Amino acid sequence: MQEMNNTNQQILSYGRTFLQCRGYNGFSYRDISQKLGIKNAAIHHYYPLKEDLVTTIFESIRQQFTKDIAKMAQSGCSACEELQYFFDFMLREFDEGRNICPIGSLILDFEELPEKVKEQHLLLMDNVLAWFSEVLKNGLQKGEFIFSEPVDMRAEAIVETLLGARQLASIKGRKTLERSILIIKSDLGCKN
Amino acid sequence: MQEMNNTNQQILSYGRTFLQCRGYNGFSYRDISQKLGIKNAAIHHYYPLKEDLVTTIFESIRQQFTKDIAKMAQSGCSACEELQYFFDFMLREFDEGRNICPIGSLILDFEELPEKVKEQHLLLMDNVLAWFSEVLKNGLQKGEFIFSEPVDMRAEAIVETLLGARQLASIKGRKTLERSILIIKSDLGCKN
DNA sequence: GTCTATACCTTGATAGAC
DNA sequence: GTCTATCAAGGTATAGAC
Repeated sequence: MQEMNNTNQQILSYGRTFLQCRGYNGFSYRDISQKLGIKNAAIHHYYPLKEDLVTTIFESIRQQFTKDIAKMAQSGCSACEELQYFFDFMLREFDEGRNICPIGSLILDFEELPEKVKEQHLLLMDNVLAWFSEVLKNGLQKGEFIFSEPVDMRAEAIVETLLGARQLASIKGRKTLERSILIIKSDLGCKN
Repeated sequence: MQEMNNTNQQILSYGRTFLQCRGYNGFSYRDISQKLGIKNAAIHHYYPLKEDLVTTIFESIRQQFTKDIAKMAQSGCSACEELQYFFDFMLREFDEGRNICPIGSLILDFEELPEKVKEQHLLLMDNVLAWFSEVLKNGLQKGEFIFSEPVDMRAEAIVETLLGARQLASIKGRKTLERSILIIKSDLGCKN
C-alpha cells in the first residue's frame, strides 16, 4: 500500500460505499466531499477523473480479496470453512451499509463505463469466480461437497445467487441474504 | 388495456427497454424521443413526470405476467413445464436486448425512487415470488421436485439466481443464463 | 399531439488564488 | 491541499404557439 493521508483514505472509503449503494452514475464527487466537509474540487486533486477514483477503489477491493484468500490458503481450513469465511465477509459488508456487492454495482452502467473501469470490474469478477471454482474443486475431492455439474458452472451459479441475494437483501433486509446462504450450502451437500 | 396510439406504445416499449438496460436514472426522455424522431417535450404530454412513465411500464409488465400465469394455470401443464415457460420467457427477453430483469433494474436507485414506483416494484417482486412458491409447492406435491427447504425460501433463492444470472449474462452472454437455468432445475431434482 | 423556447438543477471538470 | 469561481453538458419539467 502506498502512503496515504487521512483524506485520501476517507475518499476511498466513502467512494466505495456510495459506489456499492448507488452504482457508478449514482453518486457524485459532491456526495463524497460533503461527507468529508470539504469541497468538490479537493477530490479532483486526488482523483482528477471519476474513472481514476473508481479504478482505484476496485484495485483496492481486489488487493484485499487476494490477501484474504492467500491467508485462508495458508490456514489449512476446510473448503466448507473457506466458503463460510466468504459468506461472513458478505454479511459483514452488508451490515456496514455497503449494500450491493461491487460486481453488481457496475452492471447497469457497464456499457458506458470507461475502459479502465470495465477492465477492473472484469478482473475482480474473474478472480472471484476462479476462487470459488478452486474451493469447490477441493471440496469435491475431499468429499465435503456433493454435486454433479462442472465446478465452473456451479461456481458461476453461486456467484449469481449471492449477487441477487445481496440486491434483494438491500431492499428486504439481512434475513434474505442469510436464507440464500443456507440454500447454497444445502445444494452443495455442505454439512454445517 | 386502454386505447393507445402508436406513439404511446412506442414510448412504453422503448422506455421499458431503456429501463431494463440502464435503470431508472440511466435513461432520459431524450433517449426515448430520439428513437421516435420526436422531441423531449412530446413525451411529457403522455407522461408528465418520469415516475408516471416508469409506473405505467411496471403496471404493464405486471399485467402481462398476471395474464401469462393465468393462461398456464388453465393449460394444465406440469410444474416443470410452468418453470420452463418462465425460463424461456427470460431467454426471449434477453435476446430482445432487454438485458436486465425489471426487478434488478431498479435496485440500485431504489432508495431515491418516487414512492409510487417503489410500490410497483415491490408488487411485481411479490407477484413473482408468490408464483414461484406456488409452482414449487405443486411440483413437490406431485413428486416432480425434490428439495427439503420451505418452498418460499427455495423460491427466493431461484429468483435471486435468475436476477444475478441475467445481470452476468448482460456482460458475458446468453450461455451464462442458460447454464444457471440448468443448475436451478438440477437443484430441484427436475427431470428434463 | 408536437413543436420551440426556456428555467432550473446537478454533474464532471478546470483554472488559479491562498 | 483546499478554496472560489466558473464552464459546458445534460437532465427534468413547464409554458405557450401551432
